[in-house]
Amino acid sequence: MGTKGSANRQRIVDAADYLFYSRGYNQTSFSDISDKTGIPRGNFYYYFKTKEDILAAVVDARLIEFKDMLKCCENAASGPLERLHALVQFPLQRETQILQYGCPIGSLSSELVKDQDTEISQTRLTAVFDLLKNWIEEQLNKLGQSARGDDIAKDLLAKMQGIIIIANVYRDAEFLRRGINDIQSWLNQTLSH
Amino acid sequence: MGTKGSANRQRIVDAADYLFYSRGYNQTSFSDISDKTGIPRGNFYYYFKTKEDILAAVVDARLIEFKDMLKCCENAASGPLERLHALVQFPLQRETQILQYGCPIGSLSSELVKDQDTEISQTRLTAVFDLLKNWIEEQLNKLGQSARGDDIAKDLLAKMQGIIIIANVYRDAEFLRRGINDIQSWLNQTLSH
DNA sequence: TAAAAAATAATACGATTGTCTTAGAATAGG
DNA sequence: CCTATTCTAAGACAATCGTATTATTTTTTA
Repeated sequence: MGTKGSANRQRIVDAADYLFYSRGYNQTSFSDISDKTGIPRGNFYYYFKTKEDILAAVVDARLIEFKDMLKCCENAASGPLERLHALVQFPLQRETQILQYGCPIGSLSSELVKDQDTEISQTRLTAVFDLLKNWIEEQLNKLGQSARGDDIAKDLLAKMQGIIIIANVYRDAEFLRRGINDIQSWLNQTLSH
Repeated sequence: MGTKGSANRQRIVDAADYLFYSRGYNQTSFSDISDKTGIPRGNFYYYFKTKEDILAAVVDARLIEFKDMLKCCENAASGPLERLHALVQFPLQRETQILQYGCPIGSLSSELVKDQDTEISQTRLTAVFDLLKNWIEEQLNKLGQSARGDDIAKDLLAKMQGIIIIANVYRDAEFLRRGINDIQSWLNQTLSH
């Protein structure tokens, strides 16, 4: 089995991941990925049958990235509440990118719901949201919030998405920090009983 | 001065407005607009020099739409708090579209921050957000919240964007209604003192 | 090391993109 | 009514899109 090939495949996915994030899926062409990797445009067909296949691979890659992030949150704290706080604070580590390009899943999702053809990848994208939602619910369960777990998890995701959208539109780092702070206060208030 | 011409121009803008919302700006071609209006593709150049000019016209149209919406909120209620509630409730009137395509300004804005070339229209888009923000601040001023007006206005916008994003991703009408309800509770709580 | 498989390079394909031109039709004002 | 202007129809334009093919080189396996 070729090991060189899968390395090049990964380079394509990495370049596409970055470009889909910074320019958007539909605004990224094969030529763009070719320029960034040095791999000839026509060669992509060897690894991926269609552009949507590349998208699927990128979404899979982001799934892994977010799983790593959640693992990181689990390692950073032992208690469920502290882990939730770690999750909420994560955008601060990506402040520059967040302010420039928004949320890696939120913005891609917003773009893809408008594509009628890419239904397959759309379901994959909600899978990323579900990954986060399930993890949040897991922490809430440990805090005895199993009843309203689904609602609170969605609320938390909505709050984070909203903060990121506005911070992105106004390129307002201060608002991002304050917004995340407010979410943490809300978390403490909601989960103390 | 020709009156027929400006009518056709308006038809182009209307079709583009709908298509940009339902499919996205970059996923809408001149051919799409041509198909929807029956106006030959090559004819657009008579009214608009570039595609971005059409975008600018669409953004202007949405500015007017949102101004109308704000006027509608002003007519619906006499007090500033009630007017804010009217604004918050507005997405419920567009429930179907919101669930399908998201927010008309939020989603377009998310798409355009990623375009490096369309800076001009990007500033126009923040103008739509500013329109809302200024109106909200205006109501807050009347409620004696002039000090934290900017912060609260951004918070309100963020909350609405977040709710709409999640409701859109999960196509969850119930969450949309509950989320808006929660925003109203938050409004009452924040502005009562 | 020889045969098989995997990977690379380069290019061609039809379709579509946004842009632009031009000839003619409709409509206006004098 | 005639001229000038505004508008419409149709299509050409180069560039780029995603896709596909083929010949060749590299790597793996036996």
